[in-house]
Amino acid sequence: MASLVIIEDDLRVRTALTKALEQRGHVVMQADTAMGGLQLVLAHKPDVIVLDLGLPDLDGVELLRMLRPVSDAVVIVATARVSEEEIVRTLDAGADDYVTKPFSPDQLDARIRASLRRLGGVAGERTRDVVVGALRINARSRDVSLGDQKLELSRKEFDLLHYLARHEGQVISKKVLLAEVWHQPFFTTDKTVDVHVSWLRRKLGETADRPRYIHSVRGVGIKLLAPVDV
Amino acid sequence: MASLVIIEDDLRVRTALTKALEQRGHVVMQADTAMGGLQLVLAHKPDVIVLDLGLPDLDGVELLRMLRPVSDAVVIVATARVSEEEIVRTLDAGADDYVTKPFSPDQLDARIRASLRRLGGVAGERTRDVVVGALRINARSRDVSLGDQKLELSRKEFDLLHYLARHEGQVISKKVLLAEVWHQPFFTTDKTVDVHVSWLRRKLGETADRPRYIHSVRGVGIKLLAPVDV
DNA sequence: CGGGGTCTTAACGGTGGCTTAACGAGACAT
DNA sequence: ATGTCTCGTTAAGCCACCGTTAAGACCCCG
Repeated sequence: MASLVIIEDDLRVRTALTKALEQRGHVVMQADTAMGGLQLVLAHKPDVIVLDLGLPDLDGVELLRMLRPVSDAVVIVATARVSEEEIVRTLDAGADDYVTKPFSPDQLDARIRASLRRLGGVAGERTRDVVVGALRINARSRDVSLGDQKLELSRKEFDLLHYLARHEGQVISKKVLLAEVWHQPFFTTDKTVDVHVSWLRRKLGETADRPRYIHSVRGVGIKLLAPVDV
Repeated sequence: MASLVIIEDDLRVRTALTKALEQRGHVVMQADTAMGGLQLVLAHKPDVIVLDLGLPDLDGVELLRMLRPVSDAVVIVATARVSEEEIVRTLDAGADDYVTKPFSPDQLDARIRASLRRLGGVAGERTRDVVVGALRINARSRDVSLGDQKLELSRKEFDLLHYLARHEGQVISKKVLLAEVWHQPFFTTDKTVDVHVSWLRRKLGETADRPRYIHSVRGVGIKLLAPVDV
């Protein structure tokens, strides 16, 4: 059982989904526009958002970007668009799952339950603030400060740092990073991680041969640590 | 009773398996993609993973390689592929068991229970911290300290020491070490082990003729012990 | 439709780690 | 005593991995 918001402009699809999901024990709220959906989400803080792309007033990806900072909900994108590129862009924008129409209510329900279970043990993980040494990461506003200095990080840089910080001290393999941060372990290479790490280190004011926060463990992965020195 | 993750893209197979295994008292989580499966595993650290090959987003063997360093779960591969070569490749990549479809839920359950028995209730082998004498090994951060001194170990050195430490007091043959630490019992030679042991001893501050932690047992293998002297 | 920002990929240099080879020393059997 | 086998250690070469810069593609904004 979960509370969810469906944002979908096609009336027939919307009511059919609503009915099917209610039958399965969920509490369902509906919106037929992006703005209406946003209001519902803000007002009710649902567990799950089922989002159609191709809304009349706003691109779904746009809405995703607006949603992400204000909601911790699992976002499942349901759409007819099937291009590989589109899927990547959408997942990259923060969607948790992607279903292509047509799909059965059963499948959607399964994905909803899977998503919830996924978050079950670690609720709020995505919006958790983390402090490591002088490094302070605010997940909702997505800003980072080192000591009293604000850092300007790009999206991937932030996500990467945030993930490492949430697993402080643990060595994380690049494969896992690609899966967890990039959501795409297959068509991207480990090199991508290296480059972002390099940029992060520069912004953190450290170098690879004198690491303070970001430590490479050769052949294994990366870990983030509070610096031992002052 | 065990907690398990099923990674299988065919909805019908997946739900059937889930239902059957839940009836037998297991806690089952489902994923239909490699990515989703990885997330589930990371979040919930299940005891067993049932893995279908031929997933849509990533080859099962690839996923296995990603899974192995982050999870101690028993991996049971369930697939329609039957080629001898495929089986070898899969087991070699870290799978614990291999079932070919079609199979009955009873058979799968039996294998799950067998695997768990094999594991002997020793949870978290691969990510377990170990202390032997003054030697402290942190598996997740891959740090090793001897007394109050940090040791800088390479990957193989760490893996070797960690394995020996997890089997403190047991004599381990080089063949077993090559299989368990090197994952390649055939194309590497025992000599390789000798060399790594030698390096380890140097870093541990001991020599072969005055061993403190690492003891060779001629013709049999290696064992690690807490030193008897001060 | 340009211009800034961001991400990915390619290229290159450097080096660290792994394996193999070689040599020596004991241990064990004959 | 002698040859064989195992083990310890060092040195050498090769390969994989890492760090970094630059270039190109893409997106996003006015």
